[in-house]
Amino acid sequence: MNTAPKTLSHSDCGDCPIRYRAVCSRCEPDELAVLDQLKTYKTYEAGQMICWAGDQLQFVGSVVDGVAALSQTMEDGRRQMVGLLLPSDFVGRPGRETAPFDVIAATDVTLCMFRKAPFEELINSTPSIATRLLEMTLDELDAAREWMLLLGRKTAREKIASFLAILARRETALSAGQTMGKVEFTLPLSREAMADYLGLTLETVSRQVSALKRAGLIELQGKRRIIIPDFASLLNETGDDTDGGMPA
Amino acid sequence: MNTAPKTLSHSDCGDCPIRYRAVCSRCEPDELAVLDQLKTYKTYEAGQMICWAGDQLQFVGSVVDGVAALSQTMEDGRRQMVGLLLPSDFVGRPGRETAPFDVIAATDVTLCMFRKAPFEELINSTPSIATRLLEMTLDELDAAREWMLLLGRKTAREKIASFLAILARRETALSAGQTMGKVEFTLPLSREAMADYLGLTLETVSRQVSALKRAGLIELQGKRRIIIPDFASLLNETGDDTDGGMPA
DNA sequence: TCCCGTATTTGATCTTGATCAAAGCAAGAT
DNA sequence: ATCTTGCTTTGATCAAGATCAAATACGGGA
Repeated sequence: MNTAPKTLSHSDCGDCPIRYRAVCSRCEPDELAVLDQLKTYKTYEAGQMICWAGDQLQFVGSVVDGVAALSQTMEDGRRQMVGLLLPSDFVGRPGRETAPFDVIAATDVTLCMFRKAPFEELINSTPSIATRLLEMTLDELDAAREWMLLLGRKTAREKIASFLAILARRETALSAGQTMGKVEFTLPLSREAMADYLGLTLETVSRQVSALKRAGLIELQGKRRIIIPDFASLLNETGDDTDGGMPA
Repeated sequence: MNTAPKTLSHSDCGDCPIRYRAVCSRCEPDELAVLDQLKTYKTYEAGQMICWAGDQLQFVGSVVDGVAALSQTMEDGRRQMVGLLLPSDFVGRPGRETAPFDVIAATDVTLCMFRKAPFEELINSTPSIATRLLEMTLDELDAAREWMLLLGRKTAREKIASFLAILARRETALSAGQTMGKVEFTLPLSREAMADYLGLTLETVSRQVSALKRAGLIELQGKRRIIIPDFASLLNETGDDTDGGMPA
C-alpha cells in the first residue's frame, strides 16, 4: 500500500498526526520510515462504532480528521462520554489486549492506524517513543481529572461555558495568554452528545446554550456554528481560575 | 543514608512498593540497586499538604503507607478530589516541571521518594521501566474515566455503594470473580473527604451511608469501620455491570 | 416546492440532592 | 467528671436539573 520508505524530515509531520504527537518531536529518520511502512488509513461514518468496550484491539493510531468519542453505557442506558478524540489525538493502548471503552465516530472520522504488535516493538526498542507516549498519556490523565472537576462540581451553565471554551481553544489553536476577542467554530457534537459528555440531559444543554445566547455571550448561526464575540467574558462563566496561574 | 547497593531479588520488592509496581515486574538487579541508592522516605501527618498545584516538584515516588488525595479547588471553595493514592500507587510526573493538582495526606502518610532527575535518566535509559510506567499511567487513566461515569451519571446511593465496593476490593485484595461473602475494612476518609471524592455534600454522604445501613447492606462499628455482610448485594446497588464481562 | 424524519427548542412539573439549621457523639484537655 | 472541639447525624426547606410532553426548525429527497 505504501511506497518504499523514504527518509522523512520534521516537515513531513503534517501527513499523519501520530508522527507529530507521538514521535516526531524527537524523531529519528529511520524510525519515521518504519512507522511510514506500517500505517494504513481507515474511515468511519458519523455514528458508527469504531470499537466496543472489551473488543480485541489489533491496532493503535491517531485521529487524522473528524471527532471520535470514548464512552461508557450502563445497563439502563445512562451514558457518559469519557473522552473526546480530536485530530492528532492518539487512539489505542500499547500493552493492552482489549479496549476499555466504546469508541464512536461523532462525525465522519479518518484514522491513521498501525498494527499493534510492530508498534509495540518500536516502543520497546525506542525509549524516546515510550517516553513521548508516557507524556501524552499523562496529558490525557490531567485532562480527565480536569473533567472530573467539571462533572462533580460545576453547574450546568459552567459546564457548557467550559466546553465551548475548550473547543474554541483547540479549534483555533490560540496561544494561552492572548486576550483574544472574537472566536468562531463549528460544534462537532449534537446536543445529545454534548449532554453525554457533560453529564447533563439534552434539554438542559439546549436551555443553557439558549441562556448564553440570550446573555450575549455567544451567537449562533444555525444550530452548530458558534460565534464567541468576546472570549474573555465567556471564560468568566466557566468557574475556572481566570488568571493563568502565578507570575512565577 | 542507604547501605551499599546489593543485588536484589524479586522477594525484596516488599520493602518499597515502587519496585514492585514500577520496576520489579521486569526488573534487572542492577536497576533495582540504582533505585535503592536513590530512595528516601518522608512522612506527612493527616491533613497536611504534600504539595500544591503549580509547585515545582523535585521528586517522584510512591505511597508506602496511608492514603493521599489529589484534589482541585475552585476560587469559591468548591472542591473535587480527582484521585486517591493508596499504598503502592505512584506519585509524581516524570517529564513535568510542576504538580498539576494539590496532594493532601488524607491519613498519616509515608512516601518513598526518588529525586526526579536521576529517576528520569533511569526511565530514558531503560525501556522496560518506561513501558511499565506507561502501563501504570494507562491504568490510572482508565480508573479516572470510570470515575467520570460515577460523577456524571450515578445517583448518590450508587456513588456511595461504588466507593465502598472499590475500597473493599482494594483493601482486601480479593480476586475478581470470587463470590465473596463478608468483607470488613476501615474507611480512610472523613465524610467530607468522601463528599469531595464523590461530588456530593457531606450531609448527602451521611444520609446515604445511613440508608445503606438501614437497608442491611452494610454495618458500622463506630463511624469508620465498615462491615459488608454480603458483597454481592452491595454490588447490586452500584449500578455497574455485575457480570464480569463476556466469558471469552 | 412540499414532505418527512430527525434534531432542537420550549414549557410544565417533579425529584434529587443542596442548603440551612440543630442536635448528638466521641476523644482529648482541664 | 466536665468541657471543649470537631465530626457526624438528622430534620426542614429549597432550587437546579431531570423528566414528561409538545411544538418548532431544519436538511434532504421526491
